[in-house]
Amino acid sequence: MLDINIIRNDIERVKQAIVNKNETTSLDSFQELDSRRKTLLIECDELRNKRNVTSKEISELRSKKKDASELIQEMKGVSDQIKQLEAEAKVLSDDLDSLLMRIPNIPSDDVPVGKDPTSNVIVKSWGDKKAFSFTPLPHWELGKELGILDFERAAKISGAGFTLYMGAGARLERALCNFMLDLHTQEHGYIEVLPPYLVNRTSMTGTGQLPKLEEDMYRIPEDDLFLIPTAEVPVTNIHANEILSNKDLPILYAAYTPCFRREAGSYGKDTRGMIRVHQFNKVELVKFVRPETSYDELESLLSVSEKVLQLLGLQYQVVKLCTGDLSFAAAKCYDIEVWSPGVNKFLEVSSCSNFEDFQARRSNIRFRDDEGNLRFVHTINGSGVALPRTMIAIIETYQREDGTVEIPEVLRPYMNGLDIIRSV
RNA sequence: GGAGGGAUGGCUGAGCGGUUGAAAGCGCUGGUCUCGAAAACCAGUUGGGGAGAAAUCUUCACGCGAGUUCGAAUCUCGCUCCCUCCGCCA
Repeated sequence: MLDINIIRNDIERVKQAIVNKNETTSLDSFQELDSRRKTLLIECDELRNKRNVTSKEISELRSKKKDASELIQEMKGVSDQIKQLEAEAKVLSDDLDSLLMRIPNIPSDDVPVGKDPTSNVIVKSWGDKKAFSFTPLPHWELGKELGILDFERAAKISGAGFTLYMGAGARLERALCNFMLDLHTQEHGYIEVLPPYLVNRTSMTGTGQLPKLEEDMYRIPEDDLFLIPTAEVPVTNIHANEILSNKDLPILYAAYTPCFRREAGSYGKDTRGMIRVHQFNKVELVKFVRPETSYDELESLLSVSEKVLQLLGLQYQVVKLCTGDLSFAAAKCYDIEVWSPGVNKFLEVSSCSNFEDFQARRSNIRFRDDEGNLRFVHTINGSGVALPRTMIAIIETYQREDGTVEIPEVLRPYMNGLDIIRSV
């Protein structure tokens, strides 16, 4: 949620941000709603004041055993009037709130303006393209031959877009998870958290997934709970409605969770293998930081996420997203894309975003600064990193001509010493 | 699922329907005292909205939402969450 004063004082800037983000929210009704609401509230305030003052008078008259029936009679009317005005104001407030909740965050000044991913900017390329003496296979072929990935059976169990990991494949997934968590908690100072995977509507709204993306969520209607699309949702909401101590900032959390996405509207895209699936695991990094430091903290979050791929020896690039590719809540975002030699594409494994105070305002996460003022924190998050696509890159990058796959050095301790995945 | 109890400020915990935005204690902040500290004493210490340059004024909020009333933390109803016991289950 934006500071309403930004909309009041510089509505053109907000309108431009909406256009640049390819959003369609209309601000036409804003000024009317805002001013009518304000007028009503002022009127309400005056009447309430009258009621408060008169009630006190009535109380005094009563204690002196004097008659107060005339005042009581008058106040009856006032109370009815207040009730009516309050009801009107509530409608306006609800409308205004729902409008505010649909206004996206404003992109940071250094974000390139653009309609679609073609305007994204590659800001870094790491690692060399691995030279193969043979044509590298895609992971779905390698995985099937090795017996570690079974998409047919996953489809039998659940449908298209699910993965069944078997044997060394399942073990590799677990190894990756442990490797990443250990790295972030032991080397980068993140606190490990294991949050709920089902969250309520308030949490989902706090981080900005709702109201816009309801169609993309798996929802449990009986309880109005949602399966998390990312650990960002439960982890950011850990501190909802809290006032954090300045000396505790920054707060760094790393969470390993499954993520559930309906992927509505992406049917027919990336259908083979596990490039795009409805359920996947991910290690998510979430930071709560002082506003002055948030852009530095974004860079450091990016670099610890990159570290994962560097240690795994995977080629990747970092892309700065243009305005049109930026998510609803983000002010700035870097995608990390790992190279997949078999699919012959870069695959996004992390989006490292600074939300500034957008989420903090929605979730009401504040801190007291050195001057004693209450301010909203800035929130930052990114994956460190998403597992299936990382596994794709590992399998495809480390494949050998005989169809076996070498396990990266850093993962071997987590694989009980296994160094090669062979067909069983 | 059944029965009962509860939800008040950073914490503990009072609170007859009418100066209770809220006692008291703890904590925290500032001050006095001290070479310094502790103790003691004094003062301050919730948040949101509106008006104002400011001092300040005003309004809302005692889990959430409705209701009764001139007036609700206090009464009624619904919901949520927490605790205890019983049942069921990992």
